[in-house]
Amino acid sequence: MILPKKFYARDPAIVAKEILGCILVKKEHSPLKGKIVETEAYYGLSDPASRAFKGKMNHNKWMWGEAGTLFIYMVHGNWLLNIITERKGTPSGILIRAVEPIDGIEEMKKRRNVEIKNLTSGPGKLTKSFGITKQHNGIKVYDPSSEIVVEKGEKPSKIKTSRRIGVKEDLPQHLRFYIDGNPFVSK
DNA sequence: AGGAAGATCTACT
DNA sequence: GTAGATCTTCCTA
Repeated sequence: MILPKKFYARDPAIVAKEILGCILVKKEHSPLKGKIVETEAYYGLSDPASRAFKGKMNHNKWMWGEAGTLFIYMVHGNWLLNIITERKGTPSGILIRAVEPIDGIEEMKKRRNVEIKNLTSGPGKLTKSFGITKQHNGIKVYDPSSEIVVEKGEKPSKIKTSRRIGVKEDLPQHLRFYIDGNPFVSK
């Protein structure tokens, strides 16, 4: 079952937590699947680490889109995968930081040529393994006809939180969520 | 033209 | 484990 649009139309911290354990699916010749094991929540104008913080610009305009829209951008030579949350006109979203490969592992290995454990254990790694680039910007992940969708998964046994990774200036609250003990969570 | 950005890889102490 | 080079766009000057 594909998560409905209204799943995303909530506070990003809630969405980031509840999407853990769900399945990221990219439809290809043989579909690529990965369980989401690590996410971060990003707010818009009030969040110094957010891409939307400095106002609407060409590269981040997708953050102002509808809930359930993909927002992809490049940093340090890596594509990072975000899903927009809340409603149109309110920039916020979640960053998918790591997934656990389930299907299409051979295809992923062809692209990355590394051990399974290094295939998707980081935001830039998983986009490479899945072959995701900015051409996928704006895809609706709740639409069954989309190339990329998110399916409902099992509720993870243990969820932990921490501060976000790599950001220069973080908010005081914990906005990173991950499945405790999963080997694909990044360090 | 220059620099910065939600990172990653490699090579070391 | 940490340190440094390098990764690719897009913004600012």
